[in-house]
Amino acid sequence: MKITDRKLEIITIAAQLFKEKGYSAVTMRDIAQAMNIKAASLYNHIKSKQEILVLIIIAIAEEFTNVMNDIVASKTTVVNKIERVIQLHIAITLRNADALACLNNDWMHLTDYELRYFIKMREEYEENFRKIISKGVLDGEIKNINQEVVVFSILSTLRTMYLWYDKTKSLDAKTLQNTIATVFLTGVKKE
Amino acid sequence: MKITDRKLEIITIAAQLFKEKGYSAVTMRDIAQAMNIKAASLYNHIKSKQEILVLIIIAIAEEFTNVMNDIVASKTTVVNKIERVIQLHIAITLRNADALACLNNDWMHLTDYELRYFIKMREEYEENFRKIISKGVLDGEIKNINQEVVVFSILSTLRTMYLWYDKTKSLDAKTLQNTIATVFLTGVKKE
DNA sequence: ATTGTAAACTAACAATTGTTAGTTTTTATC
DNA sequence: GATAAAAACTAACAATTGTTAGTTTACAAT
Repeated sequence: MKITDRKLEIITIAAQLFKEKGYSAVTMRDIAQAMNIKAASLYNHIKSKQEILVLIIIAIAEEFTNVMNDIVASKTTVVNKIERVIQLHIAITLRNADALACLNNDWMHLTDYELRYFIKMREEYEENFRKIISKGVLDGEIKNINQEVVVFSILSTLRTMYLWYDKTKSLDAKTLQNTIATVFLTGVKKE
Repeated sequence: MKITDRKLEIITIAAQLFKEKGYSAVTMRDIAQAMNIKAASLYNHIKSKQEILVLIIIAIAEEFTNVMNDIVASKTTVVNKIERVIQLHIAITLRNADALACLNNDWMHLTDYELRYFIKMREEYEENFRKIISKGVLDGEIKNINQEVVVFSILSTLRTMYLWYDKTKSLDAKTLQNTIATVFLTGVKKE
C-alpha cells in the first residue's frame, strides 16, 4: 500500500507520457523504455496499468476537493474566495502539471469505484464553486449575469493552465495570480 | 476524394465516440458496432482510421484559420474583434461540438503532413489573437496587463466550451455571446 | 563468505488491434 | 427480370497489447 521511491518514479514518468499522448496511447513498454528497463519489470512495483492511472489522478482530485471545502467554509468575501480558488489551481499546476493534464484528459479511463469516486468529487467541486458565485450575486459582490457561464469561464481557464505552463513560467506565482484575478474580476477592457 | 453520405455518417459517429474516450481508445470495431455493421465494411468507404481523424479535424481547423484571418484584417475596434472571435467559437461549438472535442484532445494523433499543417494553423491562430490583444493595449482599448495571460484565459474558455455545451444549451447563442463578452471585457465583479 | 530480498531479466500467453482478400447481399437502372 | 455497382459479409493476417511465470542479478545484512 505504501509508495516506494521506485514506484513514485514510475508514476512520475508515466504522467509525463500520458500528458503527451493520453493514457490509451501509452504502452507499458513505452513507460519501461523511458525508465531503461523492460515492461515486465514494472510489475515488481505496480499492480497494473490501471493502478498507475489511479495513483496519478485520485491524490490530486482529493487535494482539490479538500481545499475547495475549506474555501467554501471560510468566512470571507466572495471575491477573496475566488482568489483562493485561483491560487489553488496555480499552486497545483506549478507543482505537478503532468498529473493535472492526466486528470483533465484521462479521468474517463478510470473504472469502477475510482471512476465513480472521481466523478463525485468533480461534481462536488463544481457545485461548491457554483455556490460561491451564487452567494456573490446574492451579496451584491458579483454581477447578475448567467452564473453557469461565469463558472465555466473561470474553471476552464484554471483547468487548462497546464497547457500554457511554459509561456507563463516566466511569471512568478504571485504575478500570475494577480493577472488572472484581474482578468476575471474587472475584465480586460480599459476604463 | 469526395465525401459520400455514408462516409459522412462514419465521420459523425466516429467523432461522437472519439469525444467520449479519445481516438486511441476507440476501435474500428467500436465505430462499426455503432453503425450496426462489421469493422471490415468501414473500409468500403474510408481508407484508414487515420483518414477519419484527419477529416474530422482539418476541416474545422481551416475554418478557424480562415475566419480568424478575416477578423484580423478587418477595420474595426479591438473590442469588436474580440467579440467576433467569441462569436466564431460559439458558432462552431453549437454546430459541431463532437468534432471540436476531437480537435482539442486528439490532434496529436495526426501524423506527417497533417500534423505539421495543423500545428502551423494553430500557431498562426494564436499569433493572430495575440496581435489583436497587443494592438488593443497599444490603442488604449485594453488594459496593460500580461498579454499572454489574457490570450490564454480567453482562448481556454472558448476552446473548452464544448464541455459545457449541455448546460449552456438553454441559452440562445446571442445571450451566450453577450455573457462571455461581458465576463472578459468588464469582469464578474460588480461596480 | 552466506544468505535473503528487491528488482531486474527472458520468454511467452491470450486477447485485441487495424487491415486485407475474397465472397455474398442489397439496391438502383434498364 | 437481368445487370452492374455499391455495400455489406466471413475469415483471416501480422503486429501489438497488458500481463504472468520462472529465472537471474544486485546488493545489503549477517
